[in-house]
Amino acid sequence: MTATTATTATSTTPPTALHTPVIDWFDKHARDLPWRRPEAGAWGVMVSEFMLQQTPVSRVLPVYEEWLRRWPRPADLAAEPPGEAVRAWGRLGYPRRALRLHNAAAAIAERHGGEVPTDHHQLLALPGIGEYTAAAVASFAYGQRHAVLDTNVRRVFARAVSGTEFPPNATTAAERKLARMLLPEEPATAARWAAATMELGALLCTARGPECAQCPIAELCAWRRAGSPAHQGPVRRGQTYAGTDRQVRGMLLAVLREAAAPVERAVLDRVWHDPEQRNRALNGLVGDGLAERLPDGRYRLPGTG
DNA sequence: TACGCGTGGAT
DNA sequence: TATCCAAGCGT
Repeated sequence: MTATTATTATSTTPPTALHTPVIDWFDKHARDLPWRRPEAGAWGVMVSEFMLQQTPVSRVLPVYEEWLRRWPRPADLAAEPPGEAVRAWGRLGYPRRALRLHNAAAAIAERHGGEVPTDHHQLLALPGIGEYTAAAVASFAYGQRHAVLDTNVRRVFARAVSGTEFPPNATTAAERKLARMLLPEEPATAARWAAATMELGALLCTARGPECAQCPIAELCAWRRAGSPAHQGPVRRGQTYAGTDRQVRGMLLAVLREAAAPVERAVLDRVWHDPEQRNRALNGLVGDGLAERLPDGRYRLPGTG
């Protein structure tokens, strides 16, 4: 619990000065995404938020459309075996999200009368919903006033307000405090602000190659005013992927996803040469509930026929 | 707090 | 080709 002096860095700029230019820009340039349309409803917003956790919009779009057509309400998804959710997840990555979304749908069907809860605390209690997603659903689906801090917003605030090229590796108390201070008073405006700052980070204020020439707050941006100094501090360690358990898990699950019937162990054994790592990956999938071992020794997605 | 967890497009 | 990056969560 160190001193959290939220450096506003806006000694010359009141916090509200950013609202109008950012929201006006959003009114003009917001993408027409299906989960932003009124007919998406809270369930559509929630499904999109799960899929967008660490996965780009372009890859989410077709899978989202298929999910909402197939499972238009939480109870529709809950009525299916979890393996169907994993299969329909396709190649979005991080398939545990599919399992958590299925579990969340079951909880909504049982505990919330089939309706996505409006209460932030109840949202947070659902599997797969953390600080960001709870705030996002409450804000985007229900127009509530919450600080929505995703990687885009954090980067926008780091640059525009704090004057650094990138935010810290992990979300800090100072960032949360700053986000709350910047939040417009009116709930509807706050929700608009949340979506607008995310969109600004996604379209212009990107990690690499920000397009400051088109930015509605370039004149106010603390990072630009400081001369766009290069990032200082520890390099963010890149995640190597080749040869990891994650890669092996992905290859195993791809076989199960595409199989119409339970798969022989010998077939799974062909996806990776090292038996130790292969076994560890397969047992990990079973332990996570992403795969199921039948009494005859074959494997399948959980609960699928 | 740091780490494990998929996948594929962009640079 | 290798690295970076993408609307995080749970432990």
